[in-house]
Amino acid sequence: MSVRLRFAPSPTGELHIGSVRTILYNHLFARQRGGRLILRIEDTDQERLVPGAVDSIYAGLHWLGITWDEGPREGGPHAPYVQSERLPLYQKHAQELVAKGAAYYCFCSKERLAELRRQQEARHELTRYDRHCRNIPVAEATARAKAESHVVRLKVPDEGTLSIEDLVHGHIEWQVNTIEDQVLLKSDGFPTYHLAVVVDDHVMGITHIMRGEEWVASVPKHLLIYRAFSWDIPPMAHFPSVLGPDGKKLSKRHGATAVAEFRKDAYLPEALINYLALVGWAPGSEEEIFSMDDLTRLWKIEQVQSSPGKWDKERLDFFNGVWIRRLSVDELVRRLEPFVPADWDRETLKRIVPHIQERMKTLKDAKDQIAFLFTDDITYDPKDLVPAKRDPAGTVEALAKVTVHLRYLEPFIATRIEAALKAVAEEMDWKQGDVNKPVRLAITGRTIGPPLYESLEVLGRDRSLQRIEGAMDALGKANS
RNA sequence: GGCCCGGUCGCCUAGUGGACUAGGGCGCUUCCCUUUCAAGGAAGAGGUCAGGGGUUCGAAUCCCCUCCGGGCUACCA
Repeated sequence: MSVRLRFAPSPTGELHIGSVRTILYNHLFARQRGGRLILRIEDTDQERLVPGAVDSIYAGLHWLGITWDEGPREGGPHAPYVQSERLPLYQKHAQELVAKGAAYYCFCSKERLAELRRQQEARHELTRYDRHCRNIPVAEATARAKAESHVVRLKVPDEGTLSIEDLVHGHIEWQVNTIEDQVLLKSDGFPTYHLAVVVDDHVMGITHIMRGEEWVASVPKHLLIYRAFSWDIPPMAHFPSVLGPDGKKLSKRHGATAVAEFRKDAYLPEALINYLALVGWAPGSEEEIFSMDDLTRLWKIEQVQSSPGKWDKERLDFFNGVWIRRLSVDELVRRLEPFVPADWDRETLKRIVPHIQERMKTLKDAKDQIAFLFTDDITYDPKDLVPAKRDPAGTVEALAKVTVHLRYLEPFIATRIEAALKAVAEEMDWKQGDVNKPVRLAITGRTIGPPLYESLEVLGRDRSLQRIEGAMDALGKANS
């Protein structure tokens, strides 16, 4: 039988980078076994819904190259894939649980619950539901439930132990008496997470449950529900969290956390996937540059770490650089599109890109490095034209020689330009760097940038000469 | 507080009783290359494997205790 996995985000905001890692692992597991992947929207908390969240989940996942087979917009044999559209299913199952004696109606008001909690806290007791409604006779409770506001609660047995063999953590065990009579169906008729996951995972034929570690604590409640329905319990894997650099929950304080932000910040999806896969998993070999296909082939759930990892932006940046360098020039130009002004000439862009490819950490870095080709507004302090231990007059002389050599150079290409500037250095008896420094500043307005000779070539003879002469003027004035 | 999960260089990690004088990558330092910056190459610093007890001829690897960190403890997911 082929595997069926699901990822089940809540539409409560932007897609978090930590959830992406979980989704990635689900994806890899399903894909490497030729299984099916299901996207299910868990929107059972009506108060936390954020408009547009589903759109951003779709956008983020598509951008990352994560694919799935069944979902709200794709449809599938178990539609609908949005929990708020499946309410009758959960209500029916809640009633069944009551009928089986595995759950009960509870009529306690929120006020009573709050007061109960307050008293328990005052007495330093465990704060949990006191089972006040647990022993109302079923007939009476059923009758009241028709007219009164109520919830359905799980009837947790008094004793016993529950356990799973987690795919990443191994054996985990709980004493049943540490578990609360959890609400399963809320008074608004919506299920809580606990009821909804169990019902949907079963009904949708999910064969492996893989989710974040924050869910382990609720596993025993789920186990009780499975047991009450006599359903098979799928194997589970709980992936460790991705924490902030300080060991706390990864949040906005630590920088970007939403997939959309990384896209906006000019990261490559390949890099993000590669980096993320390696937080919590390692292949055991010394390779670490992996595409989605590589990962699908190599990733093994047995190798997933059980300890949490920390977010390391420096390392992400490194992977981003690696993936930028792997792109073809044409592809790089395409990826640069959103990060470069629309009116910049694409032919020029294409000519300079090979020379900045290995100088970028993110796609955003390109713009500043090559702006000099697309504007004639170059500014700098003329004093900076003069190399260390040289003087303004000498610098003017050197620049003059440069203009002489470049004026009739044919063809005006990098190799010839290089020879010309070398000749100048020789004539001046200067280090090459001393000749190149003022030229670079003159034509780019910056002290660092793409290789000089190629920069001059792409800039073209006329604009190059103009700028160098401009520099000579500026120096002359500053000097007189 | 209770219940769970975890703890190998600053960070990601390899390691599953002997090849470990604990390996790789990021970051850092130095050097080489060199027209700047990168990229690339080379070298280096950095770890009492959280601490303490065991078990064993032998432990990062198995057991116990302690400490530290994280998650959960809602009519949130």
